[in-house]
Amino acid sequence: MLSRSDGKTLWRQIALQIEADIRAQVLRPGDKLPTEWELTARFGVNRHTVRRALAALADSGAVRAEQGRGTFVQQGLLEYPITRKTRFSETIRKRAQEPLGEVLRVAEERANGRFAAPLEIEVGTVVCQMEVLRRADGFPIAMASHVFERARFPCIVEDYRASGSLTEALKAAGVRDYSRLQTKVTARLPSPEETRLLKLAKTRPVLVTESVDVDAAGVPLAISISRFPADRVQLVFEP
Amino acid sequence: MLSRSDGKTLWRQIALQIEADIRAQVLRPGDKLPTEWELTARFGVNRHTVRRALAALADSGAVRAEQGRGTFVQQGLLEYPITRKTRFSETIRKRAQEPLGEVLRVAEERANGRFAAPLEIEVGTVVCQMEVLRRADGFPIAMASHVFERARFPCIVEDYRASGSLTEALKAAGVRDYSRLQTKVTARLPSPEETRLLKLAKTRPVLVTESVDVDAAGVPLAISISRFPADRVQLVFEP
DNA sequence: ACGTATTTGTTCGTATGTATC
DNA sequence: GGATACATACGAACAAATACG
Repeated sequence: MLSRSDGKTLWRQIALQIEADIRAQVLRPGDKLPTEWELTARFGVNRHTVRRALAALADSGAVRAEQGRGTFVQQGLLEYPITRKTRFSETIRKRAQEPLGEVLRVAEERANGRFAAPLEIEVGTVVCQMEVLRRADGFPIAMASHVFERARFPCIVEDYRASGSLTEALKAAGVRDYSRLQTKVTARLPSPEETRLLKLAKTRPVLVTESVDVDAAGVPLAISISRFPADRVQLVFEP
Repeated sequence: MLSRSDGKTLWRQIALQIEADIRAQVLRPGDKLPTEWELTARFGVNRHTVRRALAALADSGAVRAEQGRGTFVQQGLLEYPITRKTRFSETIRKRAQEPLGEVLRVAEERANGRFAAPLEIEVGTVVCQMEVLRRADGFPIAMASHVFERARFPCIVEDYRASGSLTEALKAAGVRDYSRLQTKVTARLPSPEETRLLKLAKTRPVLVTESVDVDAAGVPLAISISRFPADRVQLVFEP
């Protein structure tokens, strides 16, 4: 398998071989690589040599080592562009994947200051909070909460359930166009529900974005709070 | 302290009192509140009643409860705006704080594809990687790695050490103006060094931004990789 | 690596006052 | 007044996360 006399170092040959396995989908994103000891046996080299190869792969971003767990093939990062006109469905379709939004639950509550201010409504106005799970080809990409004034969008939940798309649901409510005003980004550890639905280890953070959608006239329509698994998604802002 | 007959519910009175303590700076951002049991003793009510008050405060964002640790007065989030012209020093000065960048270490290495491509240089070109800790009024706000071609900016490290500002150091190298092309955002758990220097619990994630700075003609100058403590900093993108 | 103590989170059950029909 | 629903308040126990030796 390895040649000790072709000018290439052993660790480089090992790294190339593992890289080839990844490209050939023998090892798939998220898979655990064999343990360092197993690789040592398989290639007939010292553990240091294996570690040198793994370090090179980790450096190039192909794998990620986690102390005590193992080494894993790095997920191809979904680069999620965020612009004034970000639409989840379009973003996913551009990657030749099939987007789908599933409504997890709907809650009605009275708006506190946190929601009332950006929506420019009175504190105490009844708002509707719709929790959705967004998938691409069935794979969970994000959870999102959409908060809007109930009186203004009474049917949006049914429309969303029917189409699986916020853009479509807003269109049904008469909103021809909307855009994203501002996006705040932070990160935290996932809730138990998020670990379950996003298929995330509980030590892996989620990226949290909070944004306000406004119509063409600048009137606030909805607040969206999205949570992305930070391992698999990279947000890309282009001003 | 509490009145059981003035029309206001007990839990609301408790919440108001704690809120007053926070406003009066008796309890300061980051401080741990008394435990629920201490509060039950102090107010002479059931634990449920205390929890109801704390839940209201947590809902309004005044405090944050952490299972097993306690309940803490929420830090005022530093809203860090990211635009084409983001300058750390200016951002901090606008908040009437004093910015300072401290060079932690400098490494020279040959660029691999990850750096060479965005900098538009050949793989193998010697680049300089400068690691800095950025503070506002002495308090750590971010760690950053700045990567640039050594041959193009041979003196930037000394200039940065002298001024504590990247803008100033670039100006000394003849760059009058520069802007941020694109920003990629992700999150992960902090390295041991990051937990130490950013004064972060090891379970609290860091926000990682990666951006390319270009000069007025669009020529890449440097790559910046910044790490912000996610529970103290919120990135704000306005397109 | 493991047990213990501390602290918040959750879920039972019970009682009381208030508003509504 | 009586029946009902709802929010408030109290009691007890257990679960889960964390800190610490």
